[in-house]
Amino acid sequence: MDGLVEENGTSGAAGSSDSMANASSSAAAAPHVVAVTSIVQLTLPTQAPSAQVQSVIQPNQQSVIQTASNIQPVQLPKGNVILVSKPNSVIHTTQGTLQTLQIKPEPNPLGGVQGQSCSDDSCSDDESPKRKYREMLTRRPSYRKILNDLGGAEIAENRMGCKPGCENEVSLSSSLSFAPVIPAGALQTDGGLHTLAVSGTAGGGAIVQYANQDGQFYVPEDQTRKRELRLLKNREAARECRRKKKEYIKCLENRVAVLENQNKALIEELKSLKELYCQQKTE
DNA sequence: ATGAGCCTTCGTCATAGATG
DNA sequence: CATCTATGACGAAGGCTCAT
Repeated sequence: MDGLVEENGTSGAAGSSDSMANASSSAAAAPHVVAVTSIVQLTLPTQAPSAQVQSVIQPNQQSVIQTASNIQPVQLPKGNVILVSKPNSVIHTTQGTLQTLQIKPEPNPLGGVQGQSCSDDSCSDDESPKRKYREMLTRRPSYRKILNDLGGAEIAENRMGCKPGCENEVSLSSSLSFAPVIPAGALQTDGGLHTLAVSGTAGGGAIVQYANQDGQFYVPEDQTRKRELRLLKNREAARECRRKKKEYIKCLENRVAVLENQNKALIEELKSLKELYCQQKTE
């Protein structure tokens, strides 16, 4: 869904119809794409900064026919381009009368289209490019949140709920407290022992290495156990996160399929209504 | 057979955001 | 505010395909 959205008859358009707009707005960190599966009529004002977008498919409505009162203004994010080739017809079929609509994202600083742009103050500084790039990436909403917005929360919750056999993992997470974070390289005395190094670790803990009087390094057993637990938990979390991501993508794909079918049906309905109208007119 | 290129999966790290 | 959780990024490993 990142990058270019192009409407060509079966899917894609700019944000107006609410159903998919929900999905896209919940991924709102990305300023680039509002992907909506429907046909739109765009009326581009000559001077106004916003475009009028009317969708043929409206949420919770049975009829194809919409009145002009449904027109709603849509603000276009800075830097996006909309190309409209045939702005005047309400009726669009797959025989070439569909409008072309493209939204072009701003390029990602490392080359590809990432869909996430660089905020003003995150691009400054003289840090490493890798670090700067990381900072430029804005965090997207969690899949749980997105699924909630999409109304698929029940599925997510059911899957996320504790299944038989997962109790161990849950109990692992309880009552773990990590050693306080000490600045890397700090030298502390601890009886006859010297802290030689402190390295930061995922989750905010710290691994402290000690040396005994022979100069041999060792890590206290407690620390290694805590680290192992932390890694185990994070491993599980990463698996779960990937599972949710797949589920989310599947959910979006299903949605696309449903909307495409709906779109087809509506086009058919429109066609037959048109024919009926022409028939009555000639009689 | 094999080396290159691509893709997928997994573990880990860093960190934003949530929680108590 | 300290701690925990969720998730993006990254690199390694393994599998697959294709040209040689």
